[in-house]
Amino acid sequence: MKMAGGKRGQPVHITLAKQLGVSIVTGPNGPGTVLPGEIELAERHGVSRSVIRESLRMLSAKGLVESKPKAGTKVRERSDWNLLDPQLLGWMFEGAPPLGFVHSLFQLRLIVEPAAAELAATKRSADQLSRMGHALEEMRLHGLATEAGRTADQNFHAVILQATANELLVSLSASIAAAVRWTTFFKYRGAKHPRDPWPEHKALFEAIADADAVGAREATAVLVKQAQRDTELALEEELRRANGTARPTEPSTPALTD
Amino acid sequence: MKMAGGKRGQPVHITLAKQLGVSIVTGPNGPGTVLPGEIELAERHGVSRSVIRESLRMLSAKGLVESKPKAGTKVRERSDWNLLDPQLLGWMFEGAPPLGFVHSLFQLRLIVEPAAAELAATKRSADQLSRMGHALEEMRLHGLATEAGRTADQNFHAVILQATANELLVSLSASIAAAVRWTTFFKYRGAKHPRDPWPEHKALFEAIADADAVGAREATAVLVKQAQRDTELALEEELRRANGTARPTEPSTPALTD
DNA sequence: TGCCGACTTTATGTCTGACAAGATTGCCGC
DNA sequence: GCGGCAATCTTGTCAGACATAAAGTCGGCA
Repeated sequence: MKMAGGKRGQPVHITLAKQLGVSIVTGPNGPGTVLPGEIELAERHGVSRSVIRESLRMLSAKGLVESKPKAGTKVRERSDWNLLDPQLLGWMFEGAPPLGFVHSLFQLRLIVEPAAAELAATKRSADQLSRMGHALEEMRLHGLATEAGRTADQNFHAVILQATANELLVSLSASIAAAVRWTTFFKYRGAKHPRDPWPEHKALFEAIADADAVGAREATAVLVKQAQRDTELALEEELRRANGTARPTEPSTPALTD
Repeated sequence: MKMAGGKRGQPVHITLAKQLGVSIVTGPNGPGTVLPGEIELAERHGVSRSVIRESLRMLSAKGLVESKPKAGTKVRERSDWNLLDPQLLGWMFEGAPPLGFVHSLFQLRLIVEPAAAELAATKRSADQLSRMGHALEEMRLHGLATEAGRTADQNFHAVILQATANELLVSLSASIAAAVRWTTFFKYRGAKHPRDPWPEHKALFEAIADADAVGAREATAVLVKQAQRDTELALEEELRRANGTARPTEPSTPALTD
């Protein structure tokens, strides 16, 4: 046997958990359905029951499934899912990007990030300010079309969140960032590239540097709204153009329950 | 062997995951430490390696630990933890309630809940309005000192969140609610009971009923601030009074790494 | 002496096979 | 027809074994 083959060198239970997870969050195995027994799953994927069980434990830790003797492993209600889990958010974008979900995401960003910026404007340290400045300069040099530029962008926002000195905000934004990575991915695949948000980033930086809480809040709001507009435009176009073509990102996760 | 004994009838890997998780988030096994090998953990807890492994998979799914061959299982950095996981939040309050953490929690509530109320004020349906009204009446009847009253309170806020029609907000608030349950627990153990927040709840309800977005936002802000004041007061007193006494809630989780 | 490469060690990763426990289901008896 | 009991199926747990990969060590070479 040994079909193994998983992703890179990752342990099989990780890749399997991802497969099962994706098949749950993207539709095929929606809430309420009970997935096949462990032995059946095991032989269907060519692995031992141990691996299946460890994968299921990971899913249950994220609130996706629930196992009971004799009853099998049932997919829990969507409201029980731990949607803010970074991995889960990533799985969400494996299939077709759910439009309503993207809207929810930006709504949440619009709530959290301006408030965070406001906090950061008053609490930021000199060191954090310096790191933000560096990231900003990197963004200007590379532009958001390059990998380096996007990394700098993420760093920029990550430092802001750290400056809030609020663990929960940091954790929340880490989850959001995981999802945002995917949305920007779509954004920059659109036909016409969105305009460069660098001036807005600069404005935000200056507001934080000046300890201008209100200014920081508003600058962030502008920034997020702009990203939202660009992303939703790109998404609509994406759907309009390729209206049945699969996304050419990762050929894995082929809907396991045939 | 068979020390089993876990909690109620729960599977052993669940109770073990909780034990290990608590020992990680409340101090004993902080970030950076590598916990004992699986075989040692297994015989120390009187269970098989399978159970240990399944527990560890649950912890790794929450970002708490990271396992690599030969390197062992290492506790990850606090920033990698999935702090918004409801279970994790619960584990957080198993030890002494961390003051800074509680502050972060209320800061987050103060950001999210008023914004959510604002959304809910414009999007709520008639049915949701009716359920909120019912919960409000229940609160008035039983008061927040009783179990029924607190349940009604939670329902009230849950419906508001549902009314936002934003999955992510619902999920986020579910996590927050899990933590809030613990903070209210402390609040009502304090010497002098806090004043009854019913009038503020009524004001919030009326604002939402009137589709008054700004009013709903402000009413919620008042409500959260009041809860914050009461909770932090109760916490300080709690610490001042019993200054070394263990909390008489759950005698389990006795710091496994001796 | 200092660095690089092969080897040993060791803990996780995976497999196999088995038994226990519990809930669901259906059957049997009242 | 209904309720209780038993068969049965699935998860839960155990035991032992081998594979694998990475950390640490040791030796050789420049």
